[in-house]
Amino acid sequence: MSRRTSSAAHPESPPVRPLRADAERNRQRVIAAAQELFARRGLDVTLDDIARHAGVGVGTAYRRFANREELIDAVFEGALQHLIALAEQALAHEDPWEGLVQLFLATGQDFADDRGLRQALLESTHGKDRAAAARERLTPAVSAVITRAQQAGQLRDDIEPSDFPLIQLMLGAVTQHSRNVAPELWKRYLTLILDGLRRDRDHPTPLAHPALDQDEFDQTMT
Amino acid sequence: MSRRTSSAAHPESPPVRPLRADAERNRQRVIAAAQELFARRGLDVTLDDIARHAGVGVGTAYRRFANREELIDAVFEGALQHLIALAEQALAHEDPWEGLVQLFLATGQDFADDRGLRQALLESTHGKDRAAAARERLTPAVSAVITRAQQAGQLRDDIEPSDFPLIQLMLGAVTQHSRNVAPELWKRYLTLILDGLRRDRDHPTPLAHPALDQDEFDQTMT
DNA sequence: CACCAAGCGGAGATGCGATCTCCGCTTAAG
DNA sequence: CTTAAGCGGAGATCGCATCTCCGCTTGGTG
Repeated sequence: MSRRTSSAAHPESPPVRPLRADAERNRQRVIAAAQELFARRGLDVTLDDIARHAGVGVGTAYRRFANREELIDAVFEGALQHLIALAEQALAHEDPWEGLVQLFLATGQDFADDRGLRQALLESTHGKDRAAAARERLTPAVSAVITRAQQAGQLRDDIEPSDFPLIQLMLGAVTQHSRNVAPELWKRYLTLILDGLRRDRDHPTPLAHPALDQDEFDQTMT
Repeated sequence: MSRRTSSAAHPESPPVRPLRADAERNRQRVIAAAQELFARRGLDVTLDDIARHAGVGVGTAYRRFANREELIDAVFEGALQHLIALAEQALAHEDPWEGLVQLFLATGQDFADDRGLRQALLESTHGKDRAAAARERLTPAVSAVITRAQQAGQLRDDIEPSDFPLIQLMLGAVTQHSRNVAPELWKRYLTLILDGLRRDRDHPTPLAHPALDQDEFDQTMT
């Protein structure tokens, strides 16, 4: 966690004056509250909500973060770094295919745990620029994992790096709908997709999650 | 209330009710405009928009359709019947696997062509009841197609009927994001998923659509 | 053709919910 | 103790969708 976002970001303060202790404390509270609410309810939560959750007045929230964008940036830098670390770990895995599987699983889990992250990175609605910048930082490591699995003859050759985020997008759609009923259902479909991604296979891989039963299904789809 | 929609199971049968000629004409215009706007821009379009598109006053729209629900029902009955017909055609296909593939393709195309249909049937946001009722009418035929493909030893056994709509949901997510750039991209991922669904396969099936190039990718994901 | 109720248009009333400001009060810091 | 930084949160403002109301138009009938 960084202290002040950056030195050259505020229009109202040429010299960077340190915040008063209580002010800095409140600032952190707001970020923490935003993190939690973004994760649980998405990027559309109101600043009023975040402020209330943080236990500060609305005015305080608006004083520190002129707009919602600043707040989102402050919150998601950490999540982005985590994703990058995951890709590098995947690349370090001894087996290329298993590394790819790990990457799908770990990334999918991050997205499953954080609705705001899904929106920021996978959905177009909230800020094109941030998503583009984030993906630019992620692409190299992800591409390397994919290429390595192809060179090992384990991943089909007609897959490209751009397929990775689109597959995550598909899984995110499942997560989004089943989150309250079967939060790990996305793993079922990931297994299916992985069986499609494998270059050769004679038997289906056991699915990672059972199908929804009637009740779960109704709750998920309605 | 005693209009035609209430007891009408058939959209084509006006059960004797005096509606002045110009009124009936306007009613049809509103339905046509709604169909087009729902398909293109989703179920959230305002009734004002629909009225303007239909070339009638807002008052006229509200006079015929007390609420948006009535209008949606009037518009989607036809689409639903088409989906049911598709499932029955799939069941009539001589090869069970090919029948299933056809069902995925044809249904996916309907969804790709109609954003409103995706929202009404796949997303929870707009009216649980309609979606549930629609799925109830669809399930029997879809289940039959799936079961038949499994009995023929072509579809893996651990798939269940509830997987069908969830796979369509995933494809719908791709469609939603790529619609302006590569409207058929969803077929790429359908091929992948089908390769995962097949019971046995030694070689990957050629993908139905090329991966996005850099420009297309940027436009899709941002 | 004459008549009139059915129908029409669309401005605007209503409601809702988010954003952001303002100012009197509180408190950290020197 | 002094004082300016900071606080809270009511409420002003804005935007936007829903739905109504009423004076005018028109189809259908005798």
